[in-house]
Amino acid sequence: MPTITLPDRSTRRFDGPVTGAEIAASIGAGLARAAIGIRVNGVLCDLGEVIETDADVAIVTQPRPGQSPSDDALYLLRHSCAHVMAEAIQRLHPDVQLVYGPPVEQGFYYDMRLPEGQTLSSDDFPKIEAEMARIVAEDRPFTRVSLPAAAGLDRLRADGSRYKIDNAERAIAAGSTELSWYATGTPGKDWDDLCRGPHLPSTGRIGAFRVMSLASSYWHGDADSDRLTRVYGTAFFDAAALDAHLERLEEAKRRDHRVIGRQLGLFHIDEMVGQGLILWTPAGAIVRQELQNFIAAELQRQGYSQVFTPHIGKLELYRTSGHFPYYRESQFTPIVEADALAMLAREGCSCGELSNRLADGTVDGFLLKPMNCPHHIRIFASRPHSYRDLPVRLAEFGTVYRWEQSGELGGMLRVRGFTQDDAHLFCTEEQVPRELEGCLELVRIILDTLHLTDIRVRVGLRDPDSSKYVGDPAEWDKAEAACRQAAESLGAPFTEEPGEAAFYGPKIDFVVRDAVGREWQLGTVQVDYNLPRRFDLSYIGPDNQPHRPVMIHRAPFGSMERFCAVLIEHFAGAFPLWLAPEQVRVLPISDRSEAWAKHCLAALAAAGVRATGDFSSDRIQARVRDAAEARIPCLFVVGPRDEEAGTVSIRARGIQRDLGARPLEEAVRAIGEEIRTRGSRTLLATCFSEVAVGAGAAAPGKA
RNA sequence: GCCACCGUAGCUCAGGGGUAGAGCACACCCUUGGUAAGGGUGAGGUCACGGGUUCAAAUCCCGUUGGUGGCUCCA
Repeated sequence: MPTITLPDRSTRRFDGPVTGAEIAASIGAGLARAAIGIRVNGVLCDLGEVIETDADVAIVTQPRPGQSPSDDALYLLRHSCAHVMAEAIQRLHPDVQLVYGPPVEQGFYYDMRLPEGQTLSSDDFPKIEAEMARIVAEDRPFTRVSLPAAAGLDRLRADGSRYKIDNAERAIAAGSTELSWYATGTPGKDWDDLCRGPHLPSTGRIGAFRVMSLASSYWHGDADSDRLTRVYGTAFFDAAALDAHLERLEEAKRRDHRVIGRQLGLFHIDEMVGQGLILWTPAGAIVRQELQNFIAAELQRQGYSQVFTPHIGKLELYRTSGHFPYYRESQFTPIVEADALAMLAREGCSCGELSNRLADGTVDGFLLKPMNCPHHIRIFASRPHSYRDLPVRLAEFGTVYRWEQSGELGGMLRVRGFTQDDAHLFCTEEQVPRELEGCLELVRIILDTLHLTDIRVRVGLRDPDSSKYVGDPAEWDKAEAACRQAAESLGAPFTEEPGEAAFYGPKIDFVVRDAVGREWQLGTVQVDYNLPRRFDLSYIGPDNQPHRPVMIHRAPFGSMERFCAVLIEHFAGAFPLWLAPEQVRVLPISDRSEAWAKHCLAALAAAGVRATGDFSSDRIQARVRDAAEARIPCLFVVGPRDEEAGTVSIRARGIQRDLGARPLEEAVRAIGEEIRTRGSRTLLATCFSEVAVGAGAAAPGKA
């Protein structure tokens, strides 16, 4: 006699064992039609799951057209579609051995082992999709069959799939007492697959799908194990949702910072210079410099001190900090002095031995700095400090070098040399909360100014069951409370993630979602008890005794490279006026207006505006188009009429028409105002208040 | 790092065992045009680099280098 409690806390009693489908039907016919699965006491199950005892049950439904699906609904859909794809591939290639096929964020994949000599290619996708369409059209039920573990293993051994046997053995080792199969249709007659489930009620619920790409992978992710073929696909409840997804992917491609970076000449990565090493070209350098100027002004306001430190330091420094040899794999190889190297060579020292001697300190050398903190710490330690000096805030756009695996590198998002907008705050225990708030204030200003509104904050706390953390638990409690409070002060959604703290202290990370929905970790604020101890830092307190300062590491942008990559994609290359490499372009209608155009350019230059003139012999239509493709925020089109009246005809990016003429001085003043206020008082608002604004920043490829 | 795919003009790409093609960009000429491509002419490539096979290699093979995607979320 199970009593079922629904999410609204209402209850229903049933006379005997009841399935999810029956519960849904008891509530309403519409719900029964929409139901595709259930959650029983928090566990996602098939709609046909039989419930025999009292339970909390939530019905998982497929979304109405236009409604966005729940995570559970997508999970069921995509997991089921992975089966359909596997069945389709096995129909076409019967010798394929299946390995593992889970849903993932954007769809699903299936790993499989192809017989020696056989390959899949994207040419096979239409055939696979045609088979899948047939299976979906047949609307066959997903039918679960369970066997006790031993019997299940016997069956698998008879089938002879070593991968599935391994999967089952792992499941049993993890505590499973039975093994389950899902048949698409009738067990024993139709195709089936060892699978934990759950699944949709039937294949017909899969509204729209697409085989996306091929990749290779390893069994268990182990490079020494079998190489597998991974087929990626995606699925949605209806064709419109699939189309929207594909359109988003297209949009992402158009916004890719590597594509726009080349088009607009923002940066270059050169084979001869090296992988993952960014060359900032003149236009990109302007964007970066403007960002740095922006943040430097805020740092000055907040009482930071600017410092400069070199790109290398002695290994001993990093032994003290703990970066070497602990993080050796993610660093460039140390630099050994020529004399020392020559001596070691004479002694016949092997590379392995050299490596050991560098690690144990019997040979010294230099390291390209993987972090800025040791240098800043030595600045702090270079003179005694009173509690009255604190907090000491040392800031530097510091370039660091890290050895990323070649396969991980990508554009400016993952690189081997990057510049952090770094700072280290040395303060007393009591000052930590106030300093954290200051850091978060900075982050808020940056994100607001750049309209990066969709931000998520992660507060990394210690795992209470672990002993890997340094520092006094009472200090941790205070620091964690301060982080939580600071995160709250930001007014953005935040999650607390136990176990995600660094071993030396809790941290606050900022994750932004770009225009196409991808998440990127940018800035970070971290409390550190470890390094002050390792470097034996101290200040003299009011009691005339030495005390240990607490350090805060913070980099609101994270790295200039990654941040600019995200910004390029966020704005689709259409930077706001204050950041744009070229802010205004002056276009004379014909060479008869060249003199007036040059006069306008001089006025813009005098006001500190980055402006150029296009004096080419193309027609004005062509030059307007060129300027639009170059994402120039503002165009002055000037002809004889303007010259006579002392005006410029203004066209702003994102608004595809002539806005009208304004006196040159007024236009230049308004542009200067927009630049100075970093967009809070725009040219449009000042000169063309009747024009609907807001179209400027986010319109990719149009102006 | 490992695996798959890829590298042809500045860019986007076609072609493919008998030494090279388009569009855009570039240069020059004509056009003097009021808001997203006016017309013509021309220049531009050791087909990523190195080696091999071959009468002959950009094309086939091997190596290197660089790029792109991927490298478990218990069946």
